[in-house]
Amino acid sequence: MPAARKVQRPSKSPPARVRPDIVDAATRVFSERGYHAASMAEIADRVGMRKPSLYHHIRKKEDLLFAIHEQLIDELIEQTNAALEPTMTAPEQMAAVLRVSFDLIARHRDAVTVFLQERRAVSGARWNELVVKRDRYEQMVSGIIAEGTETKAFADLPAAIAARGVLGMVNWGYTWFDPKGAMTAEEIADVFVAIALRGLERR
Amino acid sequence: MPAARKVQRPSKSPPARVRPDIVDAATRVFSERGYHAASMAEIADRVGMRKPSLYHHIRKKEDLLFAIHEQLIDELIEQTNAALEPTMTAPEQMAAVLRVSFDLIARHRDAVTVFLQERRAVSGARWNELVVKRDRYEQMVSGIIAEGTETKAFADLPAAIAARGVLGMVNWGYTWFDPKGAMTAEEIADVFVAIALRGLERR
Amino acid sequence: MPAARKVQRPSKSPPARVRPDIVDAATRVFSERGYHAASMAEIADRVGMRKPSLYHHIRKKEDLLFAIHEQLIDELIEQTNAALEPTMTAPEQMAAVLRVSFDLIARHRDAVTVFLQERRAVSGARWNELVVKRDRYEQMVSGIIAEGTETKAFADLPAAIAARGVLGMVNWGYTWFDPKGAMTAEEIADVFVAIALRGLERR
Amino acid sequence: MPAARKVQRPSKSPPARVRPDIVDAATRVFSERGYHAASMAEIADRVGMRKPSLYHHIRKKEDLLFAIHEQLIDELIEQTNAALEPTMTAPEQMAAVLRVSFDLIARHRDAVTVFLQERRAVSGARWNELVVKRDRYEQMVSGIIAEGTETKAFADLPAAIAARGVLGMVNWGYTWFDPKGAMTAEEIADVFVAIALRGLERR
DNA sequence: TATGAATGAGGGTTCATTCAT
DNA sequence: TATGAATGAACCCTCATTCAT
Repeated sequence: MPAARKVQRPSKSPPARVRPDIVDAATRVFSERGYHAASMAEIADRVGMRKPSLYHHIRKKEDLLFAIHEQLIDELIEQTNAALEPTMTAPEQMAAVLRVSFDLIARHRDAVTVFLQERRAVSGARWNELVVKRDRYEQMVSGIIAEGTETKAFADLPAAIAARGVLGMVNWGYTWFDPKGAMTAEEIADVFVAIALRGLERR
Repeated sequence: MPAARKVQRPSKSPPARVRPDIVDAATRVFSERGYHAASMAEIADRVGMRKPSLYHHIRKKEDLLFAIHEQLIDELIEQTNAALEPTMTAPEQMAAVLRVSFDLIARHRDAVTVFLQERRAVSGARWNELVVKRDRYEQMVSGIIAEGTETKAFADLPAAIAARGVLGMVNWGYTWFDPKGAMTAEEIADVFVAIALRGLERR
Repeated sequence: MPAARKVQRPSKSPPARVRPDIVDAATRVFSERGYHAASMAEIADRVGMRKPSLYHHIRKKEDLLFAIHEQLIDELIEQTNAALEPTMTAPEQMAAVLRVSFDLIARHRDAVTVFLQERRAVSGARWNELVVKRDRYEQMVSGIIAEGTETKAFADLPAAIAARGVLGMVNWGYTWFDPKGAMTAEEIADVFVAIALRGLERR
Repeated sequence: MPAARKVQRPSKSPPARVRPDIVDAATRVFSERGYHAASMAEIADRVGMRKPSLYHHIRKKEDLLFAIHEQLIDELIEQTNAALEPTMTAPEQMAAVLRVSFDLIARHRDAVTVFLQERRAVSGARWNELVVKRDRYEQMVSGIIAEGTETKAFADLPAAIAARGVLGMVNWGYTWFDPKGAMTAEEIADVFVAIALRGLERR
């Protein structure tokens, strides 16, 4: 039932969206300085307002971090779901997952940087939902590998570890990908897909 | 001349080492909280001294960050050099590099976390030497792939990208490796070596 | 051309003035304790706010020192210019200069104390303008003496040294002038003017 | 009884002298930075020892300030006494006093700077003796003027104010005297003596 | 006498957040 | 919605001084 592999959407209605330009500014500042080193004043500055005005749109600095995480993980899940077809083989699914993931890194590098760098700050009741989505996503990737192993497409490998390996290969891109570099995001994704699939496939 | 691949050691004599227990405490606190969120008070606490006493051993908070980076990159280079033999083939060298790298992550996870998370803070004249070492290391890995491609051991892949991929696969371990987990560091390294080599090798 | 003797006004528009009560409090505290020994907490206390609130009005402690210097030198120059008439003889001009100067000491003793005691702290690009004004003022006094010498009103004396002498006589007042003392500021100024003019004049 | 004008020596035996090189270093550092901004570390540095070692020679930072003041006022009094002869007229005595004073400024400019700048720090029981000496010195100068007025050598002037005026003229020299300047200390003293005497003398 | 280590006290400054306007 | 003013908490760091060696 590959359809079951699609990551489930949350049922609750979404919380009021924070003004996009504010989230964008926060994303850039958090990415450049790190969440703790970033100051509300600099975020306000980039939005073109004064520091206290931000508090008409959010309640706490952490709200911004939350919004960034939420938007990113939601887009990741959405795009991934859109790319996965029930008829695909495990290698095909794996290729799709990696392509979507790297594409997201390329298109939202700042948000991904925040997402991957600031996991430390992510804790407490409010974040549970996000952590659940993140874990579910990883399990889905893990599931693809397990299925590939079952169908003899992939070699016998511990699925969870292998999943983390291929995700790490892609995720790490946030530290070095340069949109002005010699290779486009798609070309790089091709390389990673090639390495990952050959690395996983049974010979 | 594979010997030339060994990363060169710096010629200057090393600066006075900071007291190891202080660096250790800082490593743990920086890893847990992040450099900026970490407070000198907490580091002092863990060492068992009062906050100002730290300043007999360092001049600035940044010194601790520097010491952590320096020790880690130096150990990475040293261990890597020790593991590489001129007689090894490219795949053998790649395997050695990945094993050393993952071993370091497993043994010094906190330090690696600081090293990989806090690159933002790493800038300014003083850090140049470290950045050079880091780049040189990456180029060495890149060089192994290029050599493997020349000797037809590896498939035709852009070496720099492929190098970042396999390094990312391993580096990412700092976010999830659990020394108390089901698999040992060596077992995990075996999986990654298998995936990486098969992924790179020409079929 | 005695008109040329008037000290030139700066052309640039003045920077935003710091709240006067804050500058006043700082003036008193700096005067009583010295700039370095003075604490921002005490200044805040006297203004009736908490320490961090000060930083809504200034950026650094030094800003307060700068504001004090600037206001004082500007008032000195303004008052001096107002007192000098092109038709005055050199002795008349010298008398006017000394009276204005001692009057300023009497009216703004704390500010003058800071101005004369904390020259050490006065350095760096930002202070250049002030140093220029100070020097220009001294040169003007020197010029009066030189003119008096030319017109045979004053004896043959090295103008720069003589100027420093009479200015010292007056300036030194900041160390001992007591507004509650037996003599008023004007009476004291009379004495100094008498001594200075007779000391300078050709017999 | 002009002999009575000589400033009396203290009767108590002097306290143990602080090592001269330490006092010298403190003098320079206090003069350059100001007492409060000066650090014991810098003083120790210039002496060629470490900070805690200083405390084998003094008990508190203030001891250094005290020693500087004491040595200077003692030398001032000693030299002044040596220069005053009972047979001198008031103008001659005034000339001698001013010459000695300016000579001291020229020879010990750093110490004089500390002496004149750091009066604020001078308070408390221990300093009484010094304050007494300082006051006595001023009264002596005042007395010379009073005597000159009585003998009709000087004009009718309030002696205390006139004394502060001529002392200010000379003292102020610590702010601008340059041993490498165009005029020697003696030449400058000549100018000041000329101005002061003509300024005071009855015409 | 000299010093490495330590520390209490305090410094200036930053910052997320609140609130009255 | 916007913001000037304010502030509690906390920060990194300095320093005079003490003490064991």
